[in-house]
Amino acid sequence: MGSNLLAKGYEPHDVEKKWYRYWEEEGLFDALEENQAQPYAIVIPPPNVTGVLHMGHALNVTLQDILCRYRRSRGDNVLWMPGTDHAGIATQNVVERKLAEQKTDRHALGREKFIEAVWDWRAEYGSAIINQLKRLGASCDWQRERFTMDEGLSRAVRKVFVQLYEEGLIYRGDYIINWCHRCHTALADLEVEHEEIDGHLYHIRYPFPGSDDGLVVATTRPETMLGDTAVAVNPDDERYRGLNATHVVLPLMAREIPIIRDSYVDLEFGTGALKVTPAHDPNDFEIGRRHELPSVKVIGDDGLMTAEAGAFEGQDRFGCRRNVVEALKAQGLLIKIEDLNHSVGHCYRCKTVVEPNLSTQWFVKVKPLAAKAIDAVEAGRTKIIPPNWTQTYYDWMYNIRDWCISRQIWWGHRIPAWTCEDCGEVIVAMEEPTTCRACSGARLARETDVLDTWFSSALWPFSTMGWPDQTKLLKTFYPTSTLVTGFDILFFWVARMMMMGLQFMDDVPFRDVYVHALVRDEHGKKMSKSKGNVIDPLNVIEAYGTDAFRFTLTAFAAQGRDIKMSEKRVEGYRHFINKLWNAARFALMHLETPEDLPTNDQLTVPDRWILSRTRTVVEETAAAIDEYRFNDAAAQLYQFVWHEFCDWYVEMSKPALYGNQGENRARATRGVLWRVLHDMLILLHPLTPFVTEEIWHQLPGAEDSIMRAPFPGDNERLPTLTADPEAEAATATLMQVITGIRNIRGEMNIGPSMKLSVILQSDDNDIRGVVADHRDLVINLARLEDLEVTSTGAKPKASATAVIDKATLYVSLEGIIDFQQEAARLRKEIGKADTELGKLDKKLSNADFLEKAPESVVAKVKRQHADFSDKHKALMSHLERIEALAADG
RNA sequence: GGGCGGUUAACUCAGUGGGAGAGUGCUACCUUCACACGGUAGAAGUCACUGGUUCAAUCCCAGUACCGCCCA
Repeated sequence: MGSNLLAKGYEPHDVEKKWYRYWEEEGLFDALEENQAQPYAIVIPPPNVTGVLHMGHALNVTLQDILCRYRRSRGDNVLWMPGTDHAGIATQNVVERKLAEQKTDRHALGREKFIEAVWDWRAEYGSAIINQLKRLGASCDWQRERFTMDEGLSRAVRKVFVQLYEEGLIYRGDYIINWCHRCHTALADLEVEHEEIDGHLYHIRYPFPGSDDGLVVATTRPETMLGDTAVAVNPDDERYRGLNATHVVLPLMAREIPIIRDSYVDLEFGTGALKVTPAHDPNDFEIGRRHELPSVKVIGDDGLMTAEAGAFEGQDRFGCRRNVVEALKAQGLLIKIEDLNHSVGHCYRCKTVVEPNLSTQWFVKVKPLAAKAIDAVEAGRTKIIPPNWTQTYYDWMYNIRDWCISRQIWWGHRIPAWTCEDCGEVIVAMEEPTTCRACSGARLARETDVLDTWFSSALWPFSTMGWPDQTKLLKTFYPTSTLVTGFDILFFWVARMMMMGLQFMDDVPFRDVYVHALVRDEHGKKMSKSKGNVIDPLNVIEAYGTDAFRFTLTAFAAQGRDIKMSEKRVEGYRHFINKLWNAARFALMHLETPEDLPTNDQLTVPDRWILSRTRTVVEETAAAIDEYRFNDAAAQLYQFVWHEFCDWYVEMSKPALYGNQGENRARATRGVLWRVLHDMLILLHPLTPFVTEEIWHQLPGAEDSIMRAPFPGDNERLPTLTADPEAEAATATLMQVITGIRNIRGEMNIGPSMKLSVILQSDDNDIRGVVADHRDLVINLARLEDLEVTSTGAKPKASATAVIDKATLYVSLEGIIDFQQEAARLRKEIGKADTELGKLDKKLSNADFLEKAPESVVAKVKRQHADFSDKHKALMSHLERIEALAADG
C-alpha cells in the first residue's frame, strides 16, 4: 500500500493558509516584465479602500482568478494587477464619522490635517479588503499593488487633466448639477439613484397682474417656486392660444415673471402651464438658456434657503416646503394637492435627497471621446461578452452628456488649476506655478475642488503600469487581455476606461470585457444591509472552505443571469470537494511511485474509456474557459469527477488494483489512475486551487507546485491521449448490463448481500464478446455469483428479465421471485416502450416528415423505432411467460 | 414612458429546431475494505399563456400575463 497521509475528510482551513503563503513566497503570482511567453493581463476592478468583501467581489475575483490560473497553465506570462480605489466620497464619509465619534469634525481640523487623518485611516484599515481577497485565493501580483492616490497614479491624473484641458476637452462653467447637501458636493448624473417615492403634486395659481385670475401650475417641489423666473406653455396648446397676458405675479415674492412659449412643455401634464426654475431643475435650466431667463438660486449649498428666498431665508428646504404651502393656502392660491408617486434622486453614497442646483463646476466634454469608444467596439477591437451588453453600451455612449468631474470634498486628486488673484487668469499645469503667466503676479489661489473618483479609475489600465512613463510593463501588457466586471459599473468605469485608453494610449484598454451577473439573495433580492439578507463571504469560507465557495460561484455563473446565493447551495459543492478528496485518497493509497501510462495493448476497455473521456474533458474545459462559459466548465468537471471517474472507473479498477488479476494489470491500472488524477487536478486547479494543490503534493512524481504544471495536452513529457469511440461504446454496453441488473435488484427489493446468478443472451457477437471479456468486472459491480453469456434462447424458469440494446438479461430468482411483482415491473417497462413507439410511429407515418426531414434524422428515427420494437416484443414475451408461471402458481 | 432579462421537476437552475436535463430535496434498500459530506435504485415536469412559421417548436417570430433589473 502506498502513502496514506490524507485525512478521511477534507479540512480546508490549515490547507488554505499553508498554500497561500507558499504561493506568495515562491513568487508564483509574479509577472515578468519581459518574457518570450505570450502575455496575458487583467487589471482588477479596484475595490474601495473602505470596502469589506461582499458577494460581488467574491464572484468577480473568483472568475478572474480562474482565467489567470488557467492561462498560467497554458504557459502564458500572466499579470494580474491588483490595487484599491481611494473612493473619495465614501472614504471621506467613513473618516468623518470617525471624527464625529471623537466629537470633532473636518472643519475643526482643517484641510491638511483632515487629509493626514484619512491617510492614517488608510494605513490602519486600508489593507483589510486586500487580505480578504487573499482568503479567496486571488493570485494577484501583489508586489505591484497600486492605490489610486499613489504618487505615480496622481501624476497620471494631473497629466491627463492638463492635456484634456489644453485640448479644450475640459472646461469650467455654471451648470445645473446634482447637489448632495449631506456630502456637500456635486454628483455626476450617474451617482444619483432614483427611487419611487409617495409624494404630492401641488397645484398653485399664479395670478395675472391686477387680477384674481391666473395660470395654474403644478409642482412636486413647491419651495422652488421662490426661484421661478417664468411660466411656460406649449406654443401648440389651444387653451392658451388667446392668452393676452404677458406676465404673471409670482406668489409670495410679489415679483412679475414672464409667460413664455416653449415646445418642451407637455400638453398632457397638469394644466399645461409649467413653472420655470432655472437654478433648481435641469430641464428648466435648458429652457432658461433658450429664453435668456435669469437664474435665482433659492436653496443654498448647505440645504438652507438663501436670501433670494425672501421671508423664507434660513429655513431648511423641507421645512420651507411646508411653510410655502401654508402661506399659499392662506392666500387662497393653493388650488389642490394630489397624491403622486414620483421618482426622486438620492445620493448613491449617503442616500440623502439630492437637489438640482446651479453651480460652477468642471466638466469633461465627452462626445469626441465617446465617438472613439463607439468606433473601437464597432470595429471589434474590444469585444463585450455576453454580446447583449453591446447595445446598452452604444445607447449610453450615444446619449452621453458632459461629465461633471469636480467634487467639493477634500479627499481626492485636487484639481491642478490656479487662479491669479490679481488678473483672474486661470492656469492649469502639472506642477504648481509660482507666478501668473499673464500679469506675473505671485498671488495664485489653487482650486479647492477635487476630482471625481472615477476620473482616476478611468486611467487604471495604464496608470497602474507606470504611464506617463513608457515602461516595459506597458509595452508588454497593454492593451490588457480581459476585463472582468459586473454590469453595475459598465458606465461608471468600463466606458470611461475605453475613452481614456483610446485618448491617451491610442489603443483600447482591453480586448475582451466579460460582464458577469450580480449576486442576489436566495429569493433574487439585492443583498443589502438594511434588508438584513447579506451573506458574508468570509462566513461562507469559514463554514465550507474557499474551494467549495468558489466552485459554487463558478457553477452558477451562467452568462446573462443573476446568481441567487444561499449557503445551502455551497453545502452541496462542499460534498463535491470532499468527494474529490476521497477519490484522490483512494488513488494515492495505490500509488507509491509515478506510474507510466502503459501502451494501448496493455489497457482494458474501461482503461481506454476513461482515458478517452479525459481527453474530451480536457478539450471541453479549455473551450469553456476560453469562451467564458464558467458554469459549463464547472458542470462538466463535476460530472466527470463524480459520475464517471468515481462512480465507474474507480469501481471498475478495484479488482485489478487489489491484485486479483496479477501484477501487470495492477501496474497498468495504476498508470491510468495516476494519469487521470494528474490531469483532473490540473483541470480543477483554476476553480479549486487549494484542495488541488494539497493533493498534488501527495501525488508521486508531481513536482513542486501545481501552479507550475502545464495544462494536460500541452505537456510534451506525457503521452497524448487519444479519442477511443470503440472503448466508449463497449463501456456503455457494460454499464447497461450492470445498471439493468441493479435495477432489477432495486425494484424487486433484493438486498445487496444477496448474490445473484445472471444469464446474458444475445445474438450480437460483439456484445457477447465484450461482456464475456469483462465477466469479472460485471460480477463485481453487479454483485453476482455467476454470469453466463450465451447466444441460445435458453430461458431460466424463475427469473426477472431486463431488455437492453441487442441483449436480454435473465436474473435467476429461484425460490424468491414474486411473479406478481415481476409482472408489474415488466408492464411498467412495456408502458415506457409503448409511449416511445407511439411518438416514433406518428413521425414515420407522416409522409411530409419522410420527404422533407434530413436523411440522417429519418434514419435515426427508423433505427430508434426498430430498437424499441425489439425491446417491446421481448418484454411482451417475457410478460406472457411470467403470467403463465404465475398462473401455475 | 423607453430598454433589457426571466417564466423548464417541490426548490435553485442548465439546455437544445428532431427521443425533457442537473444539483438539492423526497421514497426504498444498504454502515460493501476512498468517501454516510457515501452507495444503489426509484417517483416527480402541459418547458407561463395565445397565435404564427416549420415535415417537426420547450427552443424561432408576434402578442398577453406575471416577476426582476437598467435608464429617463
